[in-house]
Amino acid sequence: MAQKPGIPKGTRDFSPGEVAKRNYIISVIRTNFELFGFRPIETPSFENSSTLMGKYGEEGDRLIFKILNSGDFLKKVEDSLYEQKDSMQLTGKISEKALRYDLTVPFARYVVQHQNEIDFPFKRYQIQPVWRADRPQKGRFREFYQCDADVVGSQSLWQEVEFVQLYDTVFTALGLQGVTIKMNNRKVLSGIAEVIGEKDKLIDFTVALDKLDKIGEDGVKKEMLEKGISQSALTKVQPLFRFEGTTGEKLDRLAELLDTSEEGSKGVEELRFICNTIEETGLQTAVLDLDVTLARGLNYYTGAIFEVSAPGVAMGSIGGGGRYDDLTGIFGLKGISGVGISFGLDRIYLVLEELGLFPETVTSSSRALFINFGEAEALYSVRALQVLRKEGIKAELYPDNAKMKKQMQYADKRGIPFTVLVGEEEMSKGHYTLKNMQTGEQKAVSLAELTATLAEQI
RNA sequence: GUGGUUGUAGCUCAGUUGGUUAGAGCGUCGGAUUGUGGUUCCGAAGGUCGCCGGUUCGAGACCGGUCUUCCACCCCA
Repeated sequence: MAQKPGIPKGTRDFSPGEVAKRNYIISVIRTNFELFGFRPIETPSFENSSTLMGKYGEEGDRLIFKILNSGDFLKKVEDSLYEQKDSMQLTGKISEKALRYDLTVPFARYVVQHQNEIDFPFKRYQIQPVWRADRPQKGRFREFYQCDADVVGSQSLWQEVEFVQLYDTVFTALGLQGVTIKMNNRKVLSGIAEVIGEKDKLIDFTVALDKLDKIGEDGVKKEMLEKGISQSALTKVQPLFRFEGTTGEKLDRLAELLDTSEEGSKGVEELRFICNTIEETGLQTAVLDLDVTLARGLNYYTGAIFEVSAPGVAMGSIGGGGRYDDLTGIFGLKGISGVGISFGLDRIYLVLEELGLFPETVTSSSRALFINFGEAEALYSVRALQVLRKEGIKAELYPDNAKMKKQMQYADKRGIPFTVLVGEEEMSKGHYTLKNMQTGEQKAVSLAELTATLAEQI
């Protein structure tokens, strides 16, 4: 019995038109990564579980796709453990590999393993799919692409400046104007938690603070109280709930608030340097926005935190990143600081689609279709095709001597701009009838003229 | 992982309080039209009504389960 085919939820097929658009985005990102001095690497789609587990917090562990061991994996499990039905415990016994959850942790693993071949600072980019066992929503998939650029081996804040410029350059090149690059600093968040006397509740505090624009001031306060943060602490953070003004004003007020925190003050200075430098150099179309409530990002960030959102589209972030001082430390290489950013290919696609920003020219159909009138005519056409293809012109012959209507429709539907008609008359005169499918106009041309016309850019 | 929502032709969707043979538009295929596509006209094909079970004389419709879709939370690109 034939089974109805399907694909797992949260995954997608990509048809030729979609692949052309995805490739367009990827090529813009890749071109600019290289323009900024990054070089590509690739890592396996699955890693040892021990490499990934525990690096993304409790929630992250749950969302990692585990790969079942091969063979009779239950044989090795002790009866007592099996009967406990403790999934966490059991998982470790029956699964030793897992699908890549992001590109940053595998990169840290790569750096540690290849430390002797790498010249620091090492700038790499990586464009590969990642997998998350999440529940799908709009713009949220279980298989999606990340495009990452990271630098390891330099603590210089000039890298942060470069990454802001890189975001600006890529989104400008994609025609997506006015993206907001939100920036914050983990040291500032730590400093705030410190000065309000809730240092041990940093994560709860920042997660709640991050929801300000979503659930409002009262919602945030409610959540903080629920998490055991004191009323007096809330009073101290009150200024953050209405934190407006110019970037300079924000920085000054932040500096004042964090005056007694060494770490917090350092964070403010870092932010000040980046903001001032960007102010100096300017951005093409993006807007850099200092946002003290930005707390997202993985729990390995230690300095700058970035998040990019598209203008006027209901979509989660289309990019994110930050500085992580000791990511390689967990794999045994201390003292290497890294910073990087990520572009969410699939969400950028949805945004460009929604805003109609894909250029007309991305679809990759042929320039011309030769109509097939029979064997002798087809041979004549194939000779011309050889010439055209040598010139790099995409062209094809309709494979069957089908009715002309069918052949013309085929060209029309695929958006092929020209058809070439070769029948007895053309063959005897040694020329070609070239038809422009858009205007309907057609004329007899020589092979040289045919080549020249088809080579012209639209 | 929690709560809700959706599923009928390739696509978008109708389908009355449960009642004969489940419809439309678009698309596909054929013809009008054997060297001219888009427009028009005529005709045809295409469905285990997501899947499994239950209630009923009778289920596309009601009930349970399951999968899927989308949404909110959680979290994130």
